[in-house]
Amino acid sequence: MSLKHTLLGFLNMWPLSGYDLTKMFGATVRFYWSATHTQIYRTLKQMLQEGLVEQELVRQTDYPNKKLYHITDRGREELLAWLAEPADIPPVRHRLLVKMSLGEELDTETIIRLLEDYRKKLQQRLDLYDKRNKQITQEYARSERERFLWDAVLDNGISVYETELEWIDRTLRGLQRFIGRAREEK
Amino acid sequence: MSLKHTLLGFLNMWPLSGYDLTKMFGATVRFYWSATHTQIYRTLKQMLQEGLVEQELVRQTDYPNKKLYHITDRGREELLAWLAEPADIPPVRHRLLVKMSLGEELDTETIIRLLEDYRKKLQQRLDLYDKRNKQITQEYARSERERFLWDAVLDNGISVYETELEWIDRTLRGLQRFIGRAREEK
DNA sequence: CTGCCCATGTAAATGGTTACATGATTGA
DNA sequence: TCAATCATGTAACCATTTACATGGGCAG
Repeated sequence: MSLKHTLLGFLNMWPLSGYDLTKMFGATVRFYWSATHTQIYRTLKQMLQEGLVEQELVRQTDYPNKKLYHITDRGREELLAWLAEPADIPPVRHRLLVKMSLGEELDTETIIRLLEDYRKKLQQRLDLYDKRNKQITQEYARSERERFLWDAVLDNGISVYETELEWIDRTLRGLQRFIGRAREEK
Repeated sequence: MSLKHTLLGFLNMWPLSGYDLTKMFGATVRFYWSATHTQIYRTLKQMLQEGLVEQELVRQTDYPNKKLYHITDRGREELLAWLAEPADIPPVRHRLLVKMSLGEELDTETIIRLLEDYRKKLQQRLDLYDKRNKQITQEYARSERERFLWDAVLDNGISVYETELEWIDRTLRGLQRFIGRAREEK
């Protein structure tokens, strides 16, 4: 599992609470990994049992108390070992492509609607990436090399989504010639 | 879940066994959805209970008996309703990007190794896509439009992986200037 | 006689989503 | 007074992976 290692990676910079980590997954981290608070709390609990992190209870008066997690030496070891291992291509689970490949069951108009809807979502995603882009990577990076790496990560997302946008447009253009024709003769 | 609907999609063409479906997921279907035989058998069982498919036992002498699954009217209904629903952008779970974003913990040389390994895997994946490309889509498509849709699905995969290849090369070039430098001063 | 193809499955663990649940403080 | 933010979590379910398990036929 990578969620464990992603969490270790962040705890390796500063101690953080489950809530802090959840917020990070809502903001920047989701560019390469997604997780909900449920999952984060559960994973932190496991990691505590495995001795990868330690818990510090922080009492607060104006806000609810919180639990800060600190990475341990075991945790750092685990993190470094995992980081150096090669990574596989992520498994593909692309609902739109499933629908396209079964598209003989749909009108051309419906297929176009699916593509246009997906196009809108891609556009929204790209807007999100662009906005954060310059700010976060420039401000918080601890070195020139880290800034470069963070930019590269964003670059990956942007390039892939832009490629999909172009693919959508290409596919929409190609579909034009099927408009109006009935749902193919059997 | 889309596995259910993917299976319905194929059973909508011809009756198939769990084994047949597993083979398809090992060959073409994995271009947009991945699944193991464990999952396929279990999902078929559920679908049977939900009345989306029916089972036909086929006795064979030279080979083990098999169970052919036929789609029902309920199944066809479910499939069509699902197909017309808009699809979301798949959640991102990209291990290489996690590693890159935590890359401050690694030597530049190790990061380069990770990228080069990923590059090789991308190349292999692309070879796979290209080989099947012309054959399958041309031979089995039941209409010009279906052929177009299948090509579009492959086109999506190829474009995205080629984009990642270019991204890798760009990133490798950019990393050159960090080679040799120690793992940044704290 | 070794290993692959046919064909089915179960068990156990891990991973992920959705809904439920609480309760104080702060700002519009 | 309404909604959002802070901060924690549980319960139930759904999805996925890995390993275990069986056993005949066929080709090299």
